[in-house]
Amino acid sequence: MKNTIRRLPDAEQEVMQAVWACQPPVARAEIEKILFKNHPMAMTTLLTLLTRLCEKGFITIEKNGRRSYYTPLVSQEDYLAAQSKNFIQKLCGGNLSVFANALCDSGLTKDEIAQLRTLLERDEL
Amino acid sequence: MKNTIRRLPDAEQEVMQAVWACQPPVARAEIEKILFKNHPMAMTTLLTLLTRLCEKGFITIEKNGRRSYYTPLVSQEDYLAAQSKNFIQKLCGGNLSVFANALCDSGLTKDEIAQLRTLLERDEL
DNA sequence: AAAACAACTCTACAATTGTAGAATATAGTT
DNA sequence: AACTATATTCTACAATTGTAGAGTTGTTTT
Repeated sequence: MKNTIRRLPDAEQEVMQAVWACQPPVARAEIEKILFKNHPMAMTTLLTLLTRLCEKGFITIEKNGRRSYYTPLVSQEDYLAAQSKNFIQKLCGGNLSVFANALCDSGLTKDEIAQLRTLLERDEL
Repeated sequence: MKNTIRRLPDAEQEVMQAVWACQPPVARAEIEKILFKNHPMAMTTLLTLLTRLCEKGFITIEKNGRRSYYTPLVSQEDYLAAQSKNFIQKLCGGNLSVFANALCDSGLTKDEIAQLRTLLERDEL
């Protein structure tokens, strides 16, 4: 778990999430299929973003003939952990009370908050 | 609590946090003093960022002679709530279990996790 | 093998972001 | 009033981001 994981720009992040949602190594078509739901884009746009993700060290690209296959180098878990840390530290100034308030105002229902507490408890062990 | 609060770019966000940390309306010098600790920048850079924050509707600028005074239009609470929501929805796909795991891997100690749980409990009421 | 197709890389370009010097305006000082 | 110090606005510019057409290369079809 590298702790120098930079925050990706929105478009790249969305592509990265589609990559994470697939069995690696994954072909472009698969990724495209997932993205089509939320964030349709030209095929070449997707390919550009995949290239940038590769340059940033988030994925590898293996070529087989004219086909390319994409594999994550940074796991979703590590990325989310790094972003969570950044959120708490940078945005909330490391103050858990501020963070807790933000969560409670974020539109989660009481049930969801309770559920979150339980999940945190389980992970505590 | 407007729910169309866009995510600010890093530099602007840092300035915004300094503004929130002051009693409004606040003068540039105050903001500068706070920023100096974490993120020193040329005075004109700060003024540029304040102008951009105004254009984006995050603050107002009132002039008095040659002096300007800055007042937040978006509260820190609302901003944090919006960002939290975005984090859970966009990054974690709305899955609280994913979110909880991210928090547990984010470098918080067991004690801090426990503390967070307590804070969430209190806010539940 | 020529044509048609499919997948990827190159090139491009506008908008945004990070940064700050030059120019302008205002207030204080002599 | 002229001079100086100071605060803000204008202008500028490189890097990044979002987006996609043009070109290239490998594959399949006729």
